[in-house]
Amino acid sequence: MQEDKHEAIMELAKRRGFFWQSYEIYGGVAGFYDLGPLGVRLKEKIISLWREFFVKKHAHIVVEIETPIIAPARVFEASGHLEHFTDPIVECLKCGRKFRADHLIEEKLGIKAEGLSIEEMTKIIREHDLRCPVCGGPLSDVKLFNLLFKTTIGPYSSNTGYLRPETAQGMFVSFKRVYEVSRKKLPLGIAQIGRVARNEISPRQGMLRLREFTIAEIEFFFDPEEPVSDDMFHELLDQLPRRKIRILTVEAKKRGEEKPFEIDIEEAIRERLILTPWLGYWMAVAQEYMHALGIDYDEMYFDEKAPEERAHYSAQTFDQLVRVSRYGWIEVSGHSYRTDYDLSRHMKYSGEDLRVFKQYKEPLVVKKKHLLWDKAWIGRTYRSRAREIFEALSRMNPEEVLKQLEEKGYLEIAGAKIPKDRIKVIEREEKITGKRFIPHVAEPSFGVERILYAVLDHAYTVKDGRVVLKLPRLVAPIDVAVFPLVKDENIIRVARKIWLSLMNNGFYTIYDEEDSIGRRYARVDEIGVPAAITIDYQSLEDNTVTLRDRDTWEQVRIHIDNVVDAVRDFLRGASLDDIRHKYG
RNA sequence: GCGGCGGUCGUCUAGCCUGGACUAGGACGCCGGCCUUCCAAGCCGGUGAUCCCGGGUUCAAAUCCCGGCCGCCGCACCA
Repeated sequence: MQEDKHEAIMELAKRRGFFWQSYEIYGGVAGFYDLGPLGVRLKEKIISLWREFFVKKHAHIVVEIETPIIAPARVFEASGHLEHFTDPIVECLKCGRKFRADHLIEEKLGIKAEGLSIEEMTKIIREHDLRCPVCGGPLSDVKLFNLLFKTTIGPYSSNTGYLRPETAQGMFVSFKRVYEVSRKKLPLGIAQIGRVARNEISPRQGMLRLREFTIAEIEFFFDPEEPVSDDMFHELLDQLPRRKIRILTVEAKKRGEEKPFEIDIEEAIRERLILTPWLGYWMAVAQEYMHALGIDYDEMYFDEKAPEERAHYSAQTFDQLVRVSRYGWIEVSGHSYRTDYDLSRHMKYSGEDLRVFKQYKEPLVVKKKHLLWDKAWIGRTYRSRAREIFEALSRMNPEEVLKQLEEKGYLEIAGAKIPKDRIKVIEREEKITGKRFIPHVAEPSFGVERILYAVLDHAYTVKDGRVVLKLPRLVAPIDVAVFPLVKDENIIRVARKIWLSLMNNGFYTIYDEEDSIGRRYARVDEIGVPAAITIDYQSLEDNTVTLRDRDTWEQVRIHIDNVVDAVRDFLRGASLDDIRHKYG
């Protein structure tokens, strides 16, 4: 066996067809991977388990949608991605360091450079002979680094489109409609699983940093003043098998801590280590999800990102890290508190009101001060300027008006003087039936390919010199293998019948009669097939077959008529003992 | 983008320094056959590499030189 597990996994992935680099015959292109037959199956199962954990089990508060990969430029102007994704960069030709060109110019020369073209900035650098602030070397021309893939929509090149770098904007842009069809309830999670593209400068590390990949994420919208009712929250928390998570906070890191500590979700929220309950809740779900994929609890934790490490929209971010053999701790999901940033931006850029209305149980009756002014007098006195004055008055705070009138005896406004007796402040009762607000958002976001890699890394084991992929039964790409013990006509006949019936009952099934039985077991162990049904000579006598467990290599004998049910139970987690008792 | 190392059958690799008997060797895999009553058994036969791409040097290039692509590691970057 190879010493390096990563090498071994990459080799296995290529040889057996999980994944390989794209465009191989043209020399390959960095950051792109093909999924092979087994990879597609594995990924599909990883996704369907995600859907199980995040959507199905939360069907009362989460819905799933699908939106396009290509979006008009406006969307990413609003989201801030165009601004934050396009950096003018200069490189030192001597030491190779890179700098934000606009920042460097502002800092060193005191010239406002924001918004200047790259040519203008290059010109400024040349004219002032700006040099590398670190080593004093000469600087390159200013280049634009934009991680958004650009394209055009339709035949006109002016109609710019971008490939989304996250699925999130789809949920924000369509929030109003989804909220509407979900009968205007909060909290509301909108989930989406889809492909995204990021034009990384130098993708590395195989499947871990791709230019095109799949994200599974939820934008979870809630009322910031009343994120969740206690009842609902406890109902959800009580369903978690484990309420503790391992986290490493920025605060702890500042103290020099390097190891995460364990804390109850509720406590973390109460202590304000996690800024909003929903962020914490979804982190706990993420923990369960990764655990179901075969990652031990102590092989993962949540790492809080420092403000400068966070994305532009985030008020708090935790990365879910999982340990893998080669790279150490890698990020498989990010959990960000996006506040009302995205919806506010889309309100501003689209002009749509994306606020939600929440009706109070009882309308609030508040006494409110109102300003009344003598329109006739003001009109007569100020004539054509009256309209302007009215508008200014309507913007005034009654309390302040009272104060001014008190102090000066008149109100000075819009260049006019209005005497005390022309203005009245009255108190009126108002019924407030509810409030309008911009929901806040907690976002759990998963990189599916990274999960896929982490799952393989954790499943990969070597037993007696043979590779056994101990994938959780639920995510194994192939469910069950059917083998005739030897190439005996009668045995083969029975085996093929069982194979067909398993296939017709929804299992991904392999049938193999080539080579020795040991070799066939080895072949399916290597790709993680959890169960193998073997038909032998005894089968011909008493209609029983054996079910073999990939992980223990133990077998139990069951009746042929029970094969489908037994395999189903086994895949759902039944032990061989369970199977023996039920079907043996 | 910079620096270091690397790229040979499906996979892993030998050969490269020191150019030529390399018709590029091996192992595993894969395909066909024989054998086989439960864990990569054995035997026989077969398949498979324009040596990453392009250019150059040379009588002659897998081998030397240049450029590109790709990979890994470090730096930089990283929603």
